[in-house]
Parts: sequence; C-alpha cells; structure tokens
Amino acid sequence: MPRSQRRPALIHPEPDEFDLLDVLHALSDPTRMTIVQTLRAAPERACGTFPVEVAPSTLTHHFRVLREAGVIRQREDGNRRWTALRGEDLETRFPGVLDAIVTAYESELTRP
Amino acid sequence: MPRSQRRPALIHPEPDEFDLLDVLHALSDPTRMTIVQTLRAAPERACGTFPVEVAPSTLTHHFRVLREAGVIRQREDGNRRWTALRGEDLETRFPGVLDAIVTAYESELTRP
DNA sequence: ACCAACGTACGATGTTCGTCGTACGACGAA
DNA sequence: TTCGTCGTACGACGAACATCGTACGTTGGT
Repeated sequence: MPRSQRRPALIHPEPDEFDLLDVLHALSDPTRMTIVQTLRAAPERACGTFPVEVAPSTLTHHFRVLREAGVIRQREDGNRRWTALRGEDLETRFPGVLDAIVTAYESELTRP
Repeated sequence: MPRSQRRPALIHPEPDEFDLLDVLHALSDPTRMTIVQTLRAAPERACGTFPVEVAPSTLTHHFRVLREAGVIRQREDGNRRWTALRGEDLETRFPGVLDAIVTAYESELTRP
C-alpha cells in the first residue's frame, strides 16, 4: 500500500486560502528563499537535492512552512518527495509578487 | 536645544544596505503592513495617527523594525515624529516589490 | 513655572521560530 | 528478507519576536 494512503495527505491550501503575510513570512528566511530560487530554475526537485546546508529535519520544517503558505507543492513518488513551485497559483492570487521578490533576491545576491 | 542634537540620530540605512529578507520580514506583520498601507495614501503622518490598536510602546517597536529595514523614514519635528514611506528608495533597490505587495495586500483585504 | 501631550527606553512575559538529534516508517535494491 | 536510503515526526533548546506597563525626557501651551 503506497505511502499516500497510509499517511495523512499533504496540506495544500487553495489559492483562495492564501494569506499574503504568511507568504511573506515564508520568503523572509534565507534557506527558504534559496529553495524557491532553486525551484524557479528546475521545475521539480527531490528534497535532498537543494543547495542548502541544514539538517534533514530542518529542511522538512522549511518545506512545511512553504507548503502551508502555498508557495510550493509536494507530491509523493515512491521513496522520494518531489517539490515544485506553485508559481501560477501565486500569480493568480498575488499578481507580480513572487516574480518581483525572486528577481530582487537574485539581483541582491549578485551585487554586494 | 532640539531633540535631534541630544539624542542619537535615527538609523536610516542607505538603499545599498537594504536587505530584501529584512524587508519581507518587516512586511510580514499585520500591524506593520497596516502602517505601510496607510502611508501609501498619506505622504507623511504622525506616529499616533495610525489605525492600529496596539500600545504606544509596541508601535515604537514596529516603527523601528520598518525603519531599520529601510521601509519608512522618520524625522523629528518638535514633539512629533513624522513617518513617511521610502517608496522611491525601495523602488530603486527592489523594483516592483513594494507595489506588488501592497497591491496584493489591499486586494486581499477587500476579498475575504 | 507648571503641566499635559507625544513618543521612547527599558524590563518583563509568553509565544513563535530555526535548529538539531534521535527514532521511526516506507520504499527500493541486493 | 535484509539492508541502506529518503524523508518525517517528535522533543528539546536557545534566540528572536510581539506585546505590554512603567518610568522618563522633550516639547508646547497655559
């Protein structure tokens, strides 16, 4: 029996339920912003393949914050959990927000 | 002798020193977002004239968070402290970010 | 000179947050 | 079946945070 039927399904709020302040809070952490930035280049990634240096359990925590804010979507696939950006949903609910933020973050990284 | 010469000057980072994650964190609080939203309509306001329901000392705290992130500018004038949005500075450093966020926040408020 | 108004500084308090180690469950391969 | 891998859940811990009350300094008017 697959994991998806033995464990509670992952919580993914609908765009109508997104809270902008939750999204901003989710993006105000360097580890989480690195995750989001990485996902803009790769459409879908496994959990362990992000260029961050934190413990696995810490990464799980950050994924939950992003997921419950509506920033990412995760799906089960055997032993892996694939993560993708909910770019379209965010664009529908908060037009221009994610794009402006990630663009600004990348320009900040290449500047100082 | 005016207050500005007897107390340490207010800290106002230059646009080059802005940290996007600090800005996002500053904006991820409902009280502070209300301050920002209010400042978009009125160019400059005294501290006690914001439609927030927190204690004065709490308001001082929120102003400091916004000020040190570069979101607002404050100047002394007699017994009052006037607060203004640093819209142009933010636009220079992080184009489109503040506008997208405040617009999204206002659309969220009118749309439960 | 006095006093009320404005806003700050400081300390206290309860909560949230980021981090980790450990234990565990599910899956895939040998 | 046995074992290693992937990722989670839980508990713990220190730091940061939002909030407040109180005391205080400055200012402007009476």
